[in-house]
Amino acid sequence: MIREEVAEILKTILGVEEIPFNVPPKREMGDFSSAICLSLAKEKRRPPLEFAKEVVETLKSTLLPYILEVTLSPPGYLNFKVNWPKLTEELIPEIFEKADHFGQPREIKNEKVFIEHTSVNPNKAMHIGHLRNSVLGDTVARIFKWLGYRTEVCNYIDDTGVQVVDVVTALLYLDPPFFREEDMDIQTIWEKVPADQPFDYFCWDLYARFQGEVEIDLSLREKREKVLHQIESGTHPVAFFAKELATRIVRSHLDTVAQLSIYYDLLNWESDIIHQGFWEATFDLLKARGGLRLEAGGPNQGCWVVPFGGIVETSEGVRSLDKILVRSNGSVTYTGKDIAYQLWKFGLLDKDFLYEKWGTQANGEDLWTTARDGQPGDHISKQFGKADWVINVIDVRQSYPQEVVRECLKQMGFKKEAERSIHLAYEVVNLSPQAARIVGAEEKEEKKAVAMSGRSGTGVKARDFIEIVKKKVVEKADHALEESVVSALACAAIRYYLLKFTLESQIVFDFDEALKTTGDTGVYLEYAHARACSILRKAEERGVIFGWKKTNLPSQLTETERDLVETLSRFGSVIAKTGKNLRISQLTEYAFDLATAFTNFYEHPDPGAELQTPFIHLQDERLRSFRLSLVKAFQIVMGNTLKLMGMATLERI
RNA sequence: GCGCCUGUAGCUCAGAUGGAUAGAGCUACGGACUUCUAAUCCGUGGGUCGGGGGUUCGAAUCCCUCCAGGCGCGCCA
Repeated sequence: MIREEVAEILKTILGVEEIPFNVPPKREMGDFSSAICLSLAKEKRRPPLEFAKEVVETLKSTLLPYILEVTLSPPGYLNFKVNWPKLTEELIPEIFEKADHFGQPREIKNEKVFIEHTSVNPNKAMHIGHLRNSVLGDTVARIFKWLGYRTEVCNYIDDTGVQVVDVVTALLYLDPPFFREEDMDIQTIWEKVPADQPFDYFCWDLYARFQGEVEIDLSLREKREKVLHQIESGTHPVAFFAKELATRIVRSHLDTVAQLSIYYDLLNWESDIIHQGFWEATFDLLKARGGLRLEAGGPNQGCWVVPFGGIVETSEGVRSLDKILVRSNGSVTYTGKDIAYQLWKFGLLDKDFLYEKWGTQANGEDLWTTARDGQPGDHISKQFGKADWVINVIDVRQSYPQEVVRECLKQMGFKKEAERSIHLAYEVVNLSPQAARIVGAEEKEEKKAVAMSGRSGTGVKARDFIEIVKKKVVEKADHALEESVVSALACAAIRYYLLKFTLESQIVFDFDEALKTTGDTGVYLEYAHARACSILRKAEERGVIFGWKKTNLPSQLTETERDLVETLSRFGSVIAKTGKNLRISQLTEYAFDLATAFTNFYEHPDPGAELQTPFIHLQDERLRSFRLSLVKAFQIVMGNTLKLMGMATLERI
């Protein structure tokens, strides 16, 4: 808030786009500083010190809000001293007044951001790697909503992919009674499913087992091939069976992520993309708008391709870099379908899904789903798709296919949409050797990290992890906790753990690391918030009334008061910045800074003094009132920060 | 072969657009609860920012090169 305003003034004085700020090595020098004159001096061919002197003179004649003094230190840094009491005088009432909306941009953006996340194959239980995706996507959605965008959160369900086919085949043909097409009621197959185990867990094992069996048993491969076609037909009983299976798994996925306060607006089913003829429309569009070519010869003879790099010769022979969208047998590739889907997201396709309500979620919001016999888009209260921005949350391994989709959009002439197609790429979650051992993965060679794999059944299942964290939370508490508090703390711990890494950092999942409840963790944040709530509650119980009064403001703030005020003032710009660069870990970093600033203020409101007096016991009524106001302000801003990260705002722990 | 990412304290990680003396948390050791919540706080210890070159007033950050690790590049999805 202060820096932005100073930046604006400097921009007009210096005529530059960006003003970088940093913190001086010593506080006495200033509260923040800028080296802008140093970098500009070179351009202007002037001695930096002399140039900076001029700038300081100009600044002195300008009215700077909240700035007490501008000084100069060699070789040309501008140092700014903030008038903290003046800033506090403006900031605290603003926080009180705006409360939940403090820091939010005033204007409502008339743009819609479409965020797709989770998108787990509906054939087995989720694992912790999937949770990283969901938590990131959910947090991004919360940030954009906060920033005033319309958002639509969508979970893509690939119900026709090979993964579902495998589990369906396994269920039909691995154990007796086997499926007999002619005379069998499909219900007998469902009766094979054990009742004493969650269905997604059952499928987790079944899928892994099938991978092993299909390697040896050739007849299983034929059966799988048959099942694939039956599912693709859309009308065969097996197709309905597959849809039912996927639906049951999706339900368990939704239940799982709901434990981390993750909800959606829409479920998009791959089968509906196919049935609604999205690809055919896209194919026509591609042909009409160019970029697509039918290969008459070469390695890709008979295929429709998007020219990407032509033919190259490598050590392994001749290869084509062009992207095949339609195979020589006429079938469409995954990328082709993905392009169609991306076009729909932007409303560029003359096709739409049919929709129906799926149900009401625990957050009170309706969840919709695409459906084969649903309502047309213009008959329902919601409008899906037609976004201005599309954010696909997918792990980094999909970077190339995502780049292809973007490139194809560009080649079709949808340049703006291509630019607004954002792939939020994050690194995968692997298991530490210790974690791998615990989940029973057999590794021949000793590796630093073990990849999770649905195929081999290696992974920490999401719900197992949540339960383990809950147990740990209960264990660590020195008093009995309510069930809702346990859940909220587990949610905060897990979300924080998955958010605090930078996107390009691989998480090597380790139980000891992930189960921490002290220090830089979600529990610490919740604790700080609850502590603030307790102070305010206790103050009220004791009849200590306080309110914001300008006259209560001390002429000078203590160090910890000042740090807290400074951190509070940064809130709005941190969120704006995070929305801009999508470096989500900046949000967790800020949350930790804020909680730490408060805790320091709480522990040492008078740094250096022999005795620290609890706020509510202060004799000086004005100081007491002022400090309690700071607690209140913290409680509001910390609450906002927690909500943005999808964490509860616990009032007591 | 081509491309992308990573390498920072014993461990796990922050350090966006180059800035002044590189920061947290965990671990270890030593302290602080009759108190507004000790899941906290204070102190001590801990670093050739993978190696080497370069760019410049200034490099963990930019360029080159080498080393180590991960990932991607299919008429798979």
